[in-house]
Amino acid sequence: MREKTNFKEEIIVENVKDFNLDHIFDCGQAFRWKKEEDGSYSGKAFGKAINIGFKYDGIEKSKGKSKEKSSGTLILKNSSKEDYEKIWKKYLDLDRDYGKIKRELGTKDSVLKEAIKSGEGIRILNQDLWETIISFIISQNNNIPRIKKCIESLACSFGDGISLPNPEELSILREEELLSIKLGYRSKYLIETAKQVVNNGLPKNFDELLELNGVGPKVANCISLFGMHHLESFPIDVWVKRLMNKYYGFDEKDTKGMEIFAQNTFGDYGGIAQQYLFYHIRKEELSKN
DNA sequence: TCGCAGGTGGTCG
DNA sequence: CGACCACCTGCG
Repeated sequence: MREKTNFKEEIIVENVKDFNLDHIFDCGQAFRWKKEEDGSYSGKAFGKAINIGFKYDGIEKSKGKSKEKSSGTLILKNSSKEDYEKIWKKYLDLDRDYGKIKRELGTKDSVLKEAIKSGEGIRILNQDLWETIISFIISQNNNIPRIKKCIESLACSFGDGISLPNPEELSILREEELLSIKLGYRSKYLIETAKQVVNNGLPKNFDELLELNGVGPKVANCISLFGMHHLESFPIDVWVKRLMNKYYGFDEKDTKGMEIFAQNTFGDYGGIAQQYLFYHIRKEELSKN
């Protein structure tokens, strides 16, 4: 990986491996990124708004041949060198060797091996914990376009437009105010959770996550994985239930069995395995329509 | 019209 | 415990 600054507000990072913007931003881990016509993504995190582009080196990674080795160039627009070092490098998890992780996971399970080919450029983002908590409380029993709308409304109406309202700001809102931006029954979860964080501080582990109002096992696992970077966390949602049934023969209600299976099969990288599998099954099912 | 969308909390046996 | 079920909202 080699970094240079083109001009003041554009950062170039060369020789980035195991990286694909669609895989990263369309695997359901983040809700604040929008794909532009040129294939780049514009989004917000840590109080900043930037645009991220990525170009594979040479010919587009063509069929078969050394796909895993394909590297490319990352272009960050509207980011300073300092922000890159301080925020985005870590946010994009650029210091982690995903090639190694993929090789390790691929040997453990043949289904996963196939899934890794579908989403070979996935990375687990290092997102802000508070924003992740809010985002995944909103995500429950909801669909992605509306989740995105809800989060943007929250940032625009009660935050500064980029950041979401902080725990103090959110805790003093009234339920009707959140209902007015169509957060529905999750409104009271958010306010209650904000109060809990104001009183007790941010949660530090899985059990403390479960204490939060509106946070059950699925959402807690998402926050643990995406907001705390606990890579062993294995969120079991409807898609994972579906694939666990389809590929591994689990009863869709047997979440306990799935949990144990994931732990034994994928171990410390359960969360990364989940993302490959999730991306894979979703791509399969969505391509049918 | 009604079920569903990356579930959770409450209630009941 | 585990099985139900209501729940905001918007879309097909």
